[in-house]
Amino acid sequence: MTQFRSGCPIASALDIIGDKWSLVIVRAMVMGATSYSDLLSTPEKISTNILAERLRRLEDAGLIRQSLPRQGSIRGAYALTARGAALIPVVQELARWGESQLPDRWTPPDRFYAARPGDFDVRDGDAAAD
Amino acid sequence: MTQFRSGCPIASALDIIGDKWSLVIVRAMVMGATSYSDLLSTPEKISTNILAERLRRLEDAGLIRQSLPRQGSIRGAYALTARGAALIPVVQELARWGESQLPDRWTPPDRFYAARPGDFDVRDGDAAAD
DNA sequence: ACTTCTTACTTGCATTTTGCAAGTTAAAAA
DNA sequence: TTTTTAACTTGCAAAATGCAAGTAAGAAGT
Repeated sequence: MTQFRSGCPIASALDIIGDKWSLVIVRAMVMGATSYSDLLSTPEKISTNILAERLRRLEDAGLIRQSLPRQGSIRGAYALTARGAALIPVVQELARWGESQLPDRWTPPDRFYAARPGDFDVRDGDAAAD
Repeated sequence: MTQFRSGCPIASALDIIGDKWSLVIVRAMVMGATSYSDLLSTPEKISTNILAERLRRLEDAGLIRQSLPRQGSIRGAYALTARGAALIPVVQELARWGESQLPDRWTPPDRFYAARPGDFDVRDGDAAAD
C-alpha cells in the first residue's frame, strides 16, 4: 500500500486491514496459528492465493513477520509483530460486537479475550545464533 | 448478505463490515453526519455509487435506518440503530490503533473517544406525532 | 412562473479484488 | 524412490470498487 485516503486513523487503518480476511488471519494467529497450513485450516476456508497475497501485504505493512527458517525447513513460522499484536483489542471488540449483535455466533474461548498485545512479539532474532 | 462464512463472531462481523467504507460511514455518523451529502463530504471522497450501495447494505443489516421524511422532504435523515451504535467501541479501538501504529495520523477530537453507544438510537418515531 | 441549484441518487464502464481450481517445487515420510 | 505434505503460483471467472456522467424532485432565486 502506497498511500492513505486521508489522515484519519480509522480510514488509514482500513486502508491496511479493511477487507474480509486480514483480521481473520490475525484472529487465527492470536489463537496460535503459525504456519501457512494452520491458516488454511481455519473454518472460513480461505483460498490459497488470497492467503499468500494477504500474508505478503500484512508482512509489508509490518503486522506479521516470518522468522528465519530453521535447519532443513524452507520457510519460517509466521508471527505477529508488536504492530500486529496491537490489533488484538480491535479483534476482541469485533468479537464482542459479533457475539452480542449477530444471531447464534460461537462464543470464543476465554483465552481469546484474555490475550494481550504484550504476549506476542517475543522478539527473537539476533540472540542465540548458535 | 445471506450467510456467514463460519460461526465465528469476528468472521461474521467482517462479512457485514469487512470492507474499506462501512466503518468510515459509521465514524462519520458518530461525528454527526446524518445526510447523504454529509457523508459525501468526508475527506475520504467516497463515490456516490459506493455510498448509495453501502447505505443500502448497512440498512439491510440493521446498522442504520432512515427516519421517515419530514414535510416537503423526500428522504429522511440517516441515523445509527442500536446495533450500529454498538460498533462505536470497535471504531474507537481502530482509531487508537491507527493513531499509535501509523505515522502522522490525525488526532480525533475528544468527543469521538467520548461517544458511547447509548448516546445514539434515541428511539424517536411514534411519539410527538403532532 | 420559470430557470437554476442542491440533494439524493442511478447508470455505464474500466480497473481491481476475490474466489475457485489446478499446477509447481521442495522437503519429509513410507 | 515413489508418495505425501507444505507452501505456494498461475489462470480465469465473478464480484467489488472507482470515476464520470446522467436523472428526478424539491428549494431557491428572479
